[in-house]
Amino acid sequence: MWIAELSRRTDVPVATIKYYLREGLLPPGEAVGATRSRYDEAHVRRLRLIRALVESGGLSLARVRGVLAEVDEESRELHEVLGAAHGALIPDDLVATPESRLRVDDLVADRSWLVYSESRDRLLLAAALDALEKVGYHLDDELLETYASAATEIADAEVSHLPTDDRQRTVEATVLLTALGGPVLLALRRLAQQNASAHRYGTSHLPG
Amino acid sequence: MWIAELSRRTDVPVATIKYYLREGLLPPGEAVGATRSRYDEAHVRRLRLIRALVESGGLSLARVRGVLAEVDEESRELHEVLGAAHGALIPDDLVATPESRLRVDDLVADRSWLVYSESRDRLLLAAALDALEKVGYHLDDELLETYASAATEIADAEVSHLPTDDRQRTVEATVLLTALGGPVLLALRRLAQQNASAHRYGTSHLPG
DNA sequence: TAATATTGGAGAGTGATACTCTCTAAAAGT
DNA sequence: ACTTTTAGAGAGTATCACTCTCCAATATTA
Repeated sequence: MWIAELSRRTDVPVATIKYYLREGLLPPGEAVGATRSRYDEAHVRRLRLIRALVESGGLSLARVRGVLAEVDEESRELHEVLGAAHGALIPDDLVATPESRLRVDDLVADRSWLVYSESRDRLLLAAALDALEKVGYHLDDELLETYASAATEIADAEVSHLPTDDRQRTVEATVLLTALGGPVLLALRRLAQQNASAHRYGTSHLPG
Repeated sequence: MWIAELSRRTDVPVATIKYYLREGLLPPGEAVGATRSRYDEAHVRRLRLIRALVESGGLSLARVRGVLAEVDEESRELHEVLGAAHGALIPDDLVATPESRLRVDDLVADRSWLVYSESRDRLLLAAALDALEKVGYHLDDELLETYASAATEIADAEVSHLPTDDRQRTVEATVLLTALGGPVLLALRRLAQQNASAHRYGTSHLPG
C-alpha cells in the first residue's frame, strides 16, 4: 500500500507518518522508484503500537524509540526482553536515597523475587517511595506489603495470559500490557477508592 | 519568611515561585508594603505538594491547578472530595465506545461498588480498555477480574491508612496517595512481572 | 500526450508547556 | 549613601510533537 492508505488505515496524518519515518520510529517502506515506497501490514501494526504507547501509555517519542529498539532485538531471550523493555520505559535521571534502595532490596529479598540486582525498576520504586517521603508522607510497611501482594497477583495473571504462539506477538503484547495495563489498573484503583471512601465517609448521601 | 527563604526551604527557584504565584497555583503571601510579602508554612506545604504532583505524579500545571481548587473547597463533604479530585486528575477529552462503557458499568454493578454513575473514572477505565482493543489486544474477563480484585485490596488498605486527625491533612494525603501511590504500585508491578517472567521463561539464566 | 495528483525528502514553522530572565521602582538593611 | 531584596509584569528560551511548505520525480487520468 502507499503512504496515503497507511494513513487512512491508521488514522495518522501523512505528515506525521513522514515525521516518524524521519525520526526512525517507523522503518522505511520498500522503495519503488525515487518518489514512491510500498508499506505493508507490519507498518500498520507498528504505527498502531506507536500511537497506543504515545496516546494511551503517555510515553514520549524518545521512550517509544527505545522500547521499539528492544522489541526489535531478535537475539535476546524472551525473559530478558521484559527487563530490557522496562529499562527503556524508565527515565534515566533517576536518583533515590540509600534508605529507600535498601528498603526495596529487602522487599525483593523477602519475597524471593527473581529480579536482576541491577534492574532499574528497583531504582524506580525507591524513587517513588522517596517522593512520598519528601512531602512528609511515609508509606508504612503494611500498606507497602499490600501493594506488593496485589502487584504479585496482577503480574502473575498478566504473564500467564500472554500469548505464546509467536515471538513477535509475545514481545509486543508484553510491551502493550505493561504500558496500557497500567492505566487500566490505576483507573480501577480509583473506582475502588471511591467505593472505599463512600463506605468510610459517605454517610449522608448515596451515590446515584 | 521572605520569598528567598521559601525558595531555600523548598528548593524551588524564586523565579519559579513567582511564576506559580502568577499562575494562581500558590496563594499570594501577606503583603507588607509595596514590594514585600511574607510567606508561611502553608506556602511551604503547598509548594511541596505542587512539586510532588508535577515531578512525581507527572501532572501538568493545569491539572495541578484543578486538583488544588478541589483541595481548597472547604464546603465539600469529605467523601466527595475524592471524586472531585479524581475528576480534576482526568483529561477532559476522553471518549469511549458504548461497549466498553457498558462493560465498566457491569463490572461496577457486579461488585456493588458505590461509585457515582457520572463518575468520570468510569469513562477513564472504558477509554483504557478501548486503547487495548484498538491495538488488537482484548483484556479478557479473567484478567480484568484479577485487576479489579487487586484494585479493591489496594484501595481498601489505602483508605484505611489515611490520616483522619485534620481535614486539610486528610484531603492532602488523599490527593498525594492517589497521585504518588500510582507510581509506587506500577513499579512494584513491574518488579513482580520480572519475577513472573523469570519463573515462566527464564530457564537458562539465573538473575544475579 | 497533456494536465493533474501523489510521493519522498528535507527544512522551516507552529502551538503548547513550563519555566527563566530582565527590568523597574520601591523599600529594607548596613 | 549604598547595596540588596522584592513585587510585578513582560519577554525570552528550551523542548516536544507535530504540521506545513516546497521541490523534483513519477503516476494517473482525460
